[in-house]
Amino acid sequence: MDKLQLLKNTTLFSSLSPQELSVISAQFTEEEFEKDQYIFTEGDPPDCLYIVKEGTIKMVKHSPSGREMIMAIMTAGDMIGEVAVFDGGPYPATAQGMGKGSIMKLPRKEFISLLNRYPSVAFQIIGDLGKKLRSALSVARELRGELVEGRIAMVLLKLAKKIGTPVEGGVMLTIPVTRQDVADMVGSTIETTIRVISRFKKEGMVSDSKGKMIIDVKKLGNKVKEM
Amino acid sequence: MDKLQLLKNTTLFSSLSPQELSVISAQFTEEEFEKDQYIFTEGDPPDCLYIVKEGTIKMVKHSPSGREMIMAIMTAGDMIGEVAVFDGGPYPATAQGMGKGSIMKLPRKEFISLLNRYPSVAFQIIGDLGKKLRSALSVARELRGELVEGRIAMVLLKLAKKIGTPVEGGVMLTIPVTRQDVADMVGSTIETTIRVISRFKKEGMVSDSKGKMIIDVKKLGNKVKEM
DNA sequence: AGTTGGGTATGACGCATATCATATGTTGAC
DNA sequence: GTCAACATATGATATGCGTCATACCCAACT
Repeated sequence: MDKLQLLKNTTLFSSLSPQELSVISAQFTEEEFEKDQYIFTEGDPPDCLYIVKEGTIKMVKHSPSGREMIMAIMTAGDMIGEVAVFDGGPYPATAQGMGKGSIMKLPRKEFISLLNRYPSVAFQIIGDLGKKLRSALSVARELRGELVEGRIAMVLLKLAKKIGTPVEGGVMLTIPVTRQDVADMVGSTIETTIRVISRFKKEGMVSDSKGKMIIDVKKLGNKVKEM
Repeated sequence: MDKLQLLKNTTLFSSLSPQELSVISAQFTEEEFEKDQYIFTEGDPPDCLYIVKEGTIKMVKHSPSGREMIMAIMTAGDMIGEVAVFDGGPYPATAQGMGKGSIMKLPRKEFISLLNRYPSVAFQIIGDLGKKLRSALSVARELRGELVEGRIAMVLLKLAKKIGTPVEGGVMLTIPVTRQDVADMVGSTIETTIRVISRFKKEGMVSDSKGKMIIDVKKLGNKVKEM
């Protein structure tokens, strides 16, 4: 799949004509990334807008005490860095590869001019930011109050939805996700997370297959409090 | 101060001419609210966009277990409900008055047509959402890891900035903020919050004057870990 | 003056979870 | 095959904070 094809599937450019798209597509450059490689770091000046092409990227913030917190996980078609690129402020989080993959980058200047030329793209950006804001608000709420077990269950279900593929007995995550990763998503420690997931395994809600988790979505769903 | 005057000071409409503004201003209707009154409730269909005119409004989400979490505090000029009004989904949080005040409301239909007529307004919305997203991400980060004392200190400093007015010995909050409110902002309980703030009072960082807190920003700043 | 209600204050206690320590797979490099 | 590096596992202990209980203060109202 080439750049053009991916952009076509992006809601961001859904309203543009094929001709317009191919012009825009030419302005993107492609780049590979490795596991753990930084795409950009929190606080960096916003040079480029990124769109994930292949693979998975985690958005990370660091606490003063040095702990890592995963704010979101991005996959093919997801846009990264638009807030900073738009307002010119520093990137609000660090983007880091969770495995091999590739991204497309568009220089800030081109993005701004794109926005001015096509108001419909601006509308899509509003929709995208709205979604992200909704998600950030719900993350903030989930962190509050509920016990770690419930938060881990919730995160596993989210992962199943975002980076899972159906297999017999549940949904398998397409990339290895360590307990440390999960701990960083729920705001807990690796030991506690291991204990909880071990319990889930005993109860048949989760299993490991060659480093990749298989999640029984139905069973695990019972662990999550509904609203 | 009338509607028009307030809209003029809003960044949202900063690029419009006085004539355009007065047309728009006429589409807003004004409404009073009382302490604890709901403007709208999480999950409601997005009928209107709101702009705070006078007073203070808290944005609240409820956890499954019924606990309250204050996500943000809005004051004069702040826009509320734009995410829902734009994408048509339910309001992501509840808006509730923290005292007497008034808001201006604009029906969703008018807002959408406004957006189509003035692309510059769409740009302002992007900027607004970006700010809110940055803030939501930092709230989510602060909720993890750090101890309650640090989170309370940080919230008090934010309050001082948002709704504070300088007095001798520090910054006084313009409305009464209860320990329960603070607890709901940091994701803790009222008892713990009372204990921590009592300690702050003993250390001369915070004092109470007729129900309104006075915060010694410099002293309290030491309690917050820098990044 | 007495009562009521909302906010603040403080102690006792328990639990969930962090922390520290150590052990056991598992994978890949050489 | 062995070693290194890393992830998972599990126990012992410490502790921050939630929970429950009770008391005090102050303002508003009767």
